[in-house]
Amino acid sequence: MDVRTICLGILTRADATGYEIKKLFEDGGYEHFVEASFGSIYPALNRLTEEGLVSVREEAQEKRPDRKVYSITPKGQAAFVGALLKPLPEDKHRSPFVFAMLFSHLLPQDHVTAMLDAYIGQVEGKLGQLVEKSPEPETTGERFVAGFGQAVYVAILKFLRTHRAEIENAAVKAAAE
Amino acid sequence: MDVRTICLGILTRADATGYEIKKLFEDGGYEHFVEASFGSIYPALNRLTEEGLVSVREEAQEKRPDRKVYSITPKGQAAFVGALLKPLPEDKHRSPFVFAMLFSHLLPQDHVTAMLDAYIGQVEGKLGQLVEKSPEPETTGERFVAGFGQAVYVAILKFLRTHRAEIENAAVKAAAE
DNA sequence: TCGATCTATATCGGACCAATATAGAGCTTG
DNA sequence: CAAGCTCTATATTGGTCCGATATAGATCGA
Repeated sequence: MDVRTICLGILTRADATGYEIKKLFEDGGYEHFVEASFGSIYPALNRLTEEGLVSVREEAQEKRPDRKVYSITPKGQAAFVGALLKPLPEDKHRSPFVFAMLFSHLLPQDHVTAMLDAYIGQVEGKLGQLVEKSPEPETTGERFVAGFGQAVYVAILKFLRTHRAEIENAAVKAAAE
Repeated sequence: MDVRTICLGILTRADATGYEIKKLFEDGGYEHFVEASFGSIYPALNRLTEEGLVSVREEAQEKRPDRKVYSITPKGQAAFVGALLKPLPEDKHRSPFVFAMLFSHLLPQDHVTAMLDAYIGQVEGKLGQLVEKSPEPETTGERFVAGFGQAVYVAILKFLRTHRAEIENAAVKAAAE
């Protein structure tokens, strides 16, 4: 799922500047399952404009850099739907934390404990973000995605709370440090 | 978590060639939470060798390309543990499927159904791989990681089975196509 | 008033992936 | 038994993408 397709998707919801798209990636209900940086968003929007999949209107602001507000065109709509109709790339769940747990026997026990606490805190934070932030009348899709995320985070927390002792005991006892 | 660190981790378990490391990424219990391609593994191993973190022995084989078997050095061990003691990068769960579900209202209903079926099949496959493939006497870490993966996959399947109707009903009815 | 934070665009180096090239061994299947 | 596929094994390349950085005025709190 490349950045261009993701930008198109976001623009089906509402017009936006590159900056606003980036904010949606961080804090707009999109943050859990997709991501992109400025370094790919701006070039993507330029190319989409060249290809006629989006249009720009430049809003010159007083004493501010111009806002370039992007809108999706009918051609862009069609291209986006076309992309969703093709087989999608598989999920990628990349977790440095989980990988590190494979090597807990090389680490001092308090550090493994600290890693677990930090990770659990992180997941709790993301879960909280999902649970609390639903004042807006969401679409079915948004509700579904939020539910999906919650299910995953809850399962992770449950697993960690019931199994953390095992991995902590496998770590290097304090004496070794 | 860069490819060099991950390669070091794998080499703490056993000596391996670049090819074998790649296989472990695909099918060795590492596949669910880390990944790397040949295009990054080979350069990574070269650089690790230059830096003295791994060593190579070239096993010339009859009528076969040389096997370059890599071993981690004490310096490499220390570097690896050092990397695990620093704050780890956060998890990234990138899911084109979940993103697509945000746009189910733009898609024909049978296609949404097909996407759900395909995705569920994928997750079932990964879960099966985790459940079945544990004949070897695993380490605590391996058991923990496998359990973690199972917990996530089970939660996803449960959520999809209980909530798929909602998103299917939001899709474009057959008439529209 | 000083610094931090926010809006807003943009670029660059480097990391990384997907595809491809090479090449012989072994296995399958018609 | 030959053709084709898969497996072992290394390596490179084009292109995508991230992370950091630059710029610059506005706003806001200490």
